[in-house]
Amino acid sequence: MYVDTTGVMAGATSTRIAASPCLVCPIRERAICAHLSDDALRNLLTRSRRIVLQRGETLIWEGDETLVVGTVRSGLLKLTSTMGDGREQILGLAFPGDFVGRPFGALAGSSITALTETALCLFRRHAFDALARDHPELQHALLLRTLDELDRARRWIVLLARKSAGERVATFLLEMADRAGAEDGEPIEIMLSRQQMADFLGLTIETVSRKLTHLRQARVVQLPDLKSFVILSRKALWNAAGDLDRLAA
Amino acid sequence: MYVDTTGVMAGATSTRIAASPCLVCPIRERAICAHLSDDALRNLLTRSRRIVLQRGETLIWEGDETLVVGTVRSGLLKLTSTMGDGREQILGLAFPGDFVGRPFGALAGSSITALTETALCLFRRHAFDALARDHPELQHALLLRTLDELDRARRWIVLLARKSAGERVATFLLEMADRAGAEDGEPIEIMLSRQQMADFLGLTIETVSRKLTHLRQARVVQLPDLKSFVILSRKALWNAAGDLDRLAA
DNA sequence: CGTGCGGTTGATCCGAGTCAAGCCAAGTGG
DNA sequence: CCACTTGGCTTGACTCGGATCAACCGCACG
Repeated sequence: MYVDTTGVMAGATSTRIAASPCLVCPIRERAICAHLSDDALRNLLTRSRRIVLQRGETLIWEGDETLVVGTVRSGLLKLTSTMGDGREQILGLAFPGDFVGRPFGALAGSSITALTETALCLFRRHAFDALARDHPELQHALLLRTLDELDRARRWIVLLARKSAGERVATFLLEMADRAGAEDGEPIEIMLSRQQMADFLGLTIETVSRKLTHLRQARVVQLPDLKSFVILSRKALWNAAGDLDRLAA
Repeated sequence: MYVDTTGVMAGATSTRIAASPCLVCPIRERAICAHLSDDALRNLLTRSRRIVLQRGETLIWEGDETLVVGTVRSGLLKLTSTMGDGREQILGLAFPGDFVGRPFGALAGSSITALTETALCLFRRHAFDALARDHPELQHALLLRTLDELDRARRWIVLLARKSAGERVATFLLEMADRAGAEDGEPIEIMLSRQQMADFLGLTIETVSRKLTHLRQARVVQLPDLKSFVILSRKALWNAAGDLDRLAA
């Protein structure tokens, strides 16, 4: 992990210079900063530092006190919980624009680890907490995100409690396609290894492999290489995901 | 469902009278109202109405627009999602003091139904949304609750993805014991039927029944009747729940 | 040219689901 | 008061889906 200090410390000297890294920020519009007042944004920026995690590096460990929170600028993180016997469950993924870390004091409920090289904009948690209390619009933005995350986690509960292995894999592919916003026929990158997919879906690596093979044999998807796929029939994939009823909606 | 209007409409006439139902509120200290300023509390109260749901009555349907949000005064609610084939998954329970409903516009991700006779303090969602925007402390309280709910949902993800049937049942009993705050040896009420436990744990009714029998035969718990249990060995129950490592913590 | 790693495929096993029967307590009606 | 029904729960026999164990493939890299 290295710290990218370009322009950050300059924040104290000039408002215009301070705001400049945000102006070129790749996720400026999607991040939690998007709806902040200029004042709040400057305030946040002067307390931020940008870092880059290498693949496999862990930002926060499950059970530790949360020292930092932040926004993902690029790359991909996983949120995981590990059971006593060592098996890990991926609780969620953090894409560019997502907020990570647990503000307001509770111990971290999950470890946060880079799956690819990942750039973040970090804030010390105490500073962020204080800033959130002073800036209702920041708190509001955080609340909206947290409510969405809760909805997403609950949808995952249904998947894990009630869906078969084949349905889980199909659902995963659809989610990746949604996130990527790709059309049918164009390749979509799977940023996870088979093991990580298994950890995400509550399955084993062998079952994931088999179910992918089945979808390929059924001509629902193509698998040009290990890290990408192409949807041949979105309808068939919805069907395989067990959500055909929701297709209407 | 009937509306209890005692003292509610009086709120418009006198501050002192308006606040009175809150003063005798059984969950005054635990509810979201607890940390509000007098001003915000009065404001909230004048926009509230108290209702009682009978067992089985549904407050909000999955997929509908959320018209009301509120606080549980007494009783027990379930949050559920139903799959295309009709099987339902319980996503969570709402105890007295808990906040229910999805503020800020998204469609309801789950149905909310009374498991026992349940009293609530309700607010029209739009009024609540507006009030939350004007009262940062209300929004802050809501954010803390939502963050806790998210942590809880993610722990449930681990349970559903990785725990065996026996571990799930043991974990459930421990959670009920925690919620009830009961000592070992004193009976704890199970407010759910076997079917509801199964819906909560992602199992079938038969499996729940068998695993409870095993715990009884192993002298870990007593089951004096269908709706209550007694913990004989908390340590053994932690062990059965697969969380023995966390006992140290 | 081996060696290691991630992935696939096959054979077998096991835990939880399914199907079916029976138990028990609480109605209900003759 | 007793026979009958009903609904929730338990128990047993069997099935099946996904885990486990093991062999193998293909590619990157020393």
